[in-house]
Amino acid sequence: MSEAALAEPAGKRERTKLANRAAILAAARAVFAQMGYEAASVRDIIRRTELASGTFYNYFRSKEEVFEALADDGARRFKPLLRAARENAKSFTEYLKGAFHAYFSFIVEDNALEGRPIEERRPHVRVDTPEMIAVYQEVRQGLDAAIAKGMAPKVDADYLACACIGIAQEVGTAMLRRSPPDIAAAAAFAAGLVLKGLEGAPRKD
Amino acid sequence: MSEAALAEPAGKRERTKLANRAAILAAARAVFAQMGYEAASVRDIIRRTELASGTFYNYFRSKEEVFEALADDGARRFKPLLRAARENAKSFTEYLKGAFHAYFSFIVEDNALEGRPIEERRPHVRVDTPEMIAVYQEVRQGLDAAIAKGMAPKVDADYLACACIGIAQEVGTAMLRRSPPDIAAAAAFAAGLVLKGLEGAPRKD
DNA sequence: CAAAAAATTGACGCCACGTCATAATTGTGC
DNA sequence: GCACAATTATGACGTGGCGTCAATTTTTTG
Repeated sequence: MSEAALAEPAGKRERTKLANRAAILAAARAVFAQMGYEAASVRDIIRRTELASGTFYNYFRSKEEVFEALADDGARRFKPLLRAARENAKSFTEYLKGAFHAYFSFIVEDNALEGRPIEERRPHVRVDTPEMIAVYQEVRQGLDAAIAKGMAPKVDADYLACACIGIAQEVGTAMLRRSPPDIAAAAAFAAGLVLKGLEGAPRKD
Repeated sequence: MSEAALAEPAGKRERTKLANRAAILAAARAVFAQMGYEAASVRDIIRRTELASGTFYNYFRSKEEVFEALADDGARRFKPLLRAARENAKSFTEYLKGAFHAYFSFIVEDNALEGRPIEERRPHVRVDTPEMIAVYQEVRQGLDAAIAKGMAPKVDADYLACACIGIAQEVGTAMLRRSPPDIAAAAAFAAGLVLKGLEGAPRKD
């Protein structure tokens, strides 16, 4: 039978599994944006799909795990952008600017859905999924490399990475509150702060 | 009768109300530390007290509101320390160092309870209680004042305050993960970064 | 095409939620 | 001291989400 010979990967099993998973994630994203993460229930999410309540648990163990999957996806999409910023940069300055710019662009895109305020869309717990940790390590590597090459002073790289992430998060959220968000200005601010700040941070050993 | 002529404020009504509220807050603090914020339920909290479940709702509307009260208390205790750091400082450098040092000392104290990892004890959303906002404003005022007096360059004070808070949060958490936490080192790092970084941040107008 | 394997379904028992009528406690006027 | 009003505590109750699981449907295998 030459009826249906398309779709992407393999058997129907695989395809519907991917489709269901994607449907749940899409529904969750919408529900979190519209009613806020805390207020949302697994039932709210599954009701937005055509699936039965029990099916949800074939894919995720809880609402938290759905959020982690969303966060993980986000981190997975963001990581190559960060990597690219590092590889394309001709100087440490350029790297920092590129990295912050990439992040700020990313969160503007990622919060494009209409709905509740940004703060309420997120869970009440820090999500440290593998991909999120990978992003931290990418940041850390970039900074380590710069220090090793003498492009940046020898400072506590762990603290520095944490500081960069903290700056990105807070300045990023502040930027989102302004309208329209000025990505370039925020990136210039953050990069300028860190770049010069490096000189002021205590040398390590 | 001269039986009991003590306690603090007024009638018995007032006293037990304060005691109950305090009991709930103490129980909540312990429960959050031991089982994590997410996993905790209102029932878990109230079971730790001698009160009935309904009584909880005479004092708080939800678990979230209890957390807010705890955060608010923390902010209320911290604010004067921050203020003192500003007033006692003879220079902008001193102010920054003092402020970061105060914050890092504060969180070390505040997380002294045994239990689950720091990250799980709290919600990750910004809890923007009045007192928390007041802390942001105190930070903001300190920076505004320094800029006005020419002790710091004219930069976007909102972004700068956000950046300082982000640095404090992330570097603070990183510090707590190390044992023993070196408050002075963390404060020196954060203050050094911001102080010098200020020179690199874009001037505003 | 039949049997096996896998995934979906929705009803079920459980428990936390927030409410509310009732009871207990405290303050007030005499 | 006592009776009455006001306030607060209590815990049983209805509601609804949670996660499970036996039954059913769908897909794959041989």
